[in-house]
Amino acid sequence: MTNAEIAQVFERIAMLLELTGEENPFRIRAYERAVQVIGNLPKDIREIYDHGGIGSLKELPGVGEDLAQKIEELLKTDKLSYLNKLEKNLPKGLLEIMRIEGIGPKKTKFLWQKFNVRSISQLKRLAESGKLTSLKGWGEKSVANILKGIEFLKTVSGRLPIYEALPFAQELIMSLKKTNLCSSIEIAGSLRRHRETCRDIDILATSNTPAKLMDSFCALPHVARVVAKGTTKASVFLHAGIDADLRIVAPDVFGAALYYFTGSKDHNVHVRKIAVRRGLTVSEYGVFKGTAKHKGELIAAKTEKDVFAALDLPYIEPELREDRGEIEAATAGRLPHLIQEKYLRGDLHTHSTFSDGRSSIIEMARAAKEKGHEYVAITDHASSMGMVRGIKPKNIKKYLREIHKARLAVPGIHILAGAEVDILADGSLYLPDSVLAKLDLVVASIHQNFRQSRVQLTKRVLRAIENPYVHILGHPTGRIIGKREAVDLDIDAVLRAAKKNGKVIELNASPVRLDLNDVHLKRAKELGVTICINSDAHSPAHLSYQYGIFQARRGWLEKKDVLNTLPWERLHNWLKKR
DNA sequence: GCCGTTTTCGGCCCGACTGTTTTCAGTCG
Repeated sequence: MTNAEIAQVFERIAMLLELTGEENPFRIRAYERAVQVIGNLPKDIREIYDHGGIGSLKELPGVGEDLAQKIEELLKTDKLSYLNKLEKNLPKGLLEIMRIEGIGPKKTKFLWQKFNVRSISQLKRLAESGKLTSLKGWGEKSVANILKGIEFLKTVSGRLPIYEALPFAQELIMSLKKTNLCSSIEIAGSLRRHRETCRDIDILATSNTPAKLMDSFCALPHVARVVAKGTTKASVFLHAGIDADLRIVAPDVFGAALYYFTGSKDHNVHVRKIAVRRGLTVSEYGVFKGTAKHKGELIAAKTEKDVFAALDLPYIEPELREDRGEIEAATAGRLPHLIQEKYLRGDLHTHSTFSDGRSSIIEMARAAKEKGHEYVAITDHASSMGMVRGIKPKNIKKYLREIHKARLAVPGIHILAGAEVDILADGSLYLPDSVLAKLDLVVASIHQNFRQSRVQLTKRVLRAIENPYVHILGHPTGRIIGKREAVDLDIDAVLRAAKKNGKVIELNASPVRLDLNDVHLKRAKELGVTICINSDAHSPAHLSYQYGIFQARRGWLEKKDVLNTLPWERLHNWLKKR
């Protein structure tokens, strides 16, 4: 059982408890908290358990005696009798019904008990029959919304990757700015935290004419349907297949609102708890003395910096606000100085027409130079897969000659002769050591046999890391966001092996990969493993690092953690030493 | 179900919008 699977079990329990009308809402929250904690855990929970048993499980925040025992049962048996017991009395389809927008546990339970509705299709038939509208509390609109919600569930894939959502959000902001109806306007929510995917676009604005701004927002051509519209908040469904929320606040509370709506939820809850202990109350309207019920004087609201100051905290970058230790770090004055794109001095993973790239080595080198890089490694594929052209033992001399020609043709940038060599099923590399020895830089990556067992895969990657000619492990988990799952790899073991062997782990900045992810990057940093942020560009246009930098910042990385922030001299020395 | 600078009991973050209601429950974030 993986961390994600255990988190899923607890999430199911939380939903089922809501359905059964659990009288203690904090019990449900305890499970939800555990879902977050376990889902964000950089370490394998099984490993924690193997090391220190129940006792070390209980050291996890939000995990006490009961949950520790449940985790133990899951690890030992892959099952949980408590979950089975809960599920026994409730039809499976009820959880699906709860996913419909506007339908929560109370309504789901009511529909089930009163009409024996156990699936979305049954609910659809019932709603269409007209029987619901005659009930107390159920008008025509409620029923129409249920039907709309069902349609929405069918058509929507769920989350949008950041590289699609962010440009789209920026477009919305531009359109709203053009109306001249808002004084300030910013992206908030998970998109401002630069999460790799988002469920909706949150926009925060101030305006002297909020009603007019709301009207303009809901009338934008991007909007397919208005979900909710009030004086301070509106929610619309966009043609792009995602929700967008606009909130309007007074200018003098913009900072408090921006802070609040940037989140994450867990971060906010944590900060509010701390505030309560200090006799303060935090809401989107500011930091106040007193409690929520007996609110006192307003202390701060205008800017985010004011809010942090009022809470006696240094400014915390949006990317860090996930309640993954940033509040403790801020309190202790140990916040990282996050990496920025301008610190990158080169790129150690690019392709050319020698394998599957779309541009020549010379064109790629020129583009990298124009980008301001001091160095670039051309790392064409060396793969056993028939369809991939690329570096073979028999054409290595030709490859090196072409690199040499590029060095003459494009002065002013150091061009490294590299390869992205396949890690074969047994952990050996596609090229023999004698060929690898001729190259300046070797990136080793998995491109086939993704479905091996965790044990096999881990062993395979460790063997590649131990090869003395390998410098960098490329896109370690092989995931393609929204398309291909990450391979089942013991990341902790891989990171420790990298540390031990002085190897570097890649953060592949290709927007569809972002591999390693934020959680694992943070773990790598904790273990002292160096990361390299590479574009994996197959054309000059792909020499882009923005989304990789976002992910790196979410992983707490600083300049010193990243190999390709080194100036050429020092990188050159590092290569020579190896 | 968790947790402790009010520590083994009694708290647990805060507010907006909808649809229906004359004051609120349910849902969402």
